[in-house]
Amino acid sequence: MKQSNLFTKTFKETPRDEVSLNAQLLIRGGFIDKLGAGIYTFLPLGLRVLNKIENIVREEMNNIDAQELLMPSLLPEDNWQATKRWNVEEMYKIKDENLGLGWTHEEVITPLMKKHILSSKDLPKFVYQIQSKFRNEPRAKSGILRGREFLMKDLYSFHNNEKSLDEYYERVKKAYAKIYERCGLKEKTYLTLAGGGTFSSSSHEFQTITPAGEDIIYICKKCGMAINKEVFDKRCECGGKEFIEEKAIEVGNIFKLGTKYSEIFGLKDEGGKPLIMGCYGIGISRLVGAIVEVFNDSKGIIWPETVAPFSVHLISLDGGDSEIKAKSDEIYSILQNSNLEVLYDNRDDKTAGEKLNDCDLMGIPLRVVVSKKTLEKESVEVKKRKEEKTELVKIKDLKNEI
RNA sequence: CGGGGCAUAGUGAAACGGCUAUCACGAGUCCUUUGGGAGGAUUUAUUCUGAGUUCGAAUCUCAGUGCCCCGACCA
Repeated sequence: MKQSNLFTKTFKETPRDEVSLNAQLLIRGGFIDKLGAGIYTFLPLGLRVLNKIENIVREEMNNIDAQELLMPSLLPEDNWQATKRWNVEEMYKIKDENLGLGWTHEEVITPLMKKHILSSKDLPKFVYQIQSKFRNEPRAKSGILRGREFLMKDLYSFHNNEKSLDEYYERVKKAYAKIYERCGLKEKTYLTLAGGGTFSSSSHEFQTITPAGEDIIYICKKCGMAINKEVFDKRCECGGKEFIEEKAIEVGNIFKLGTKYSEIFGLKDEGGKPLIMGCYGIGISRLVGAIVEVFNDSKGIIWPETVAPFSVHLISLDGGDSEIKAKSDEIYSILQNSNLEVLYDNRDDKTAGEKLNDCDLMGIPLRVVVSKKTLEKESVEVKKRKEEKTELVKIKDLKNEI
């Protein structure tokens, strides 16, 4: 994509009302725009990142036999009265209508499955969606880490025995670990024992270590699993008694729901036994923020390759010279023909400093600079965002070297 | 929801109750520039909304709205 066509601009100064690092960098780089507290637009660059993560999540869900569907966000009151969750403060309600906005979907999926799971032969089943959720946070904060509208993947599983649920729960655990690994967060993300909240007796979270996090976790030195402060009693399941305390942000949560919702909605097997359910969530837009919080330096964002909006940032330092421009265009074609996603800074009215600073701010993993200097050696300069060193690569070798 | 703070151009800031609301960056036009945010000329505002005090309000008072932070809360 030619940067001259990109409608968003970068900003030199941070917005006065954003203290949160993820929001500051994402706004300055032109990835997101704030509309209100906890309400953000994903601009073209930000949307590309969001889509990358969404696709990673989708692939891993499909790998554990989950099927994607899309439920409505607009929800009729009845089912929520049934579960006594109509009057919870998280729920946005539409004035003068018996409708609310979705913040979780047990009330939709459970009655839905009743029409399709008619006997044990239909079990187990796993369904998920990727959808905007609405949650009336008493205090939205930390940029896109805690929004009032956010993108979430929610998966629900249905079983007729505990063993089946336990097996699937373990599969989801592995799939989640894979997702964080693919997002570059493996070293910073811990499986964490957590409280069940209002949903079940116990659950697991995936927590990514960052000072921007809202939770405190204790990582067991012996087994490497973590325990959320809420349920921490100074010893680990493995027997370990030494812990490292860290601040962390919850990037995923898995629950064994049991039969609570299947009982309320009468989702039963042929013997009349209520089905056992599990539910599993990942905040996809929150992941974008968590990644920025983990991967940045004083100049800007440093995207992991798997989620970066583009893989190569090509910068033409042509100084208006038409020959250098032509050569840059040529290199743009070469890179594109190598099936790379290239952002091409072909802007005419920017100084070298502006282009290079924008490049660092946007955080695309690989920078390729074309200038008079490099062309004298029939080369381009290649630099990784996360490294300081640069190297010259001959244009004829470019295809193989990148 | 308790406590605290803030609201002035696209962004960031300045302005004692008093002159035409100032500056930087950005953006537009013209010219000169191009390896780390370059220079000159020129253009760029209903001071969040409503009421009040006053000869006079960006500035003081009241109400509202919005935003940020701490806490409580939190699939």
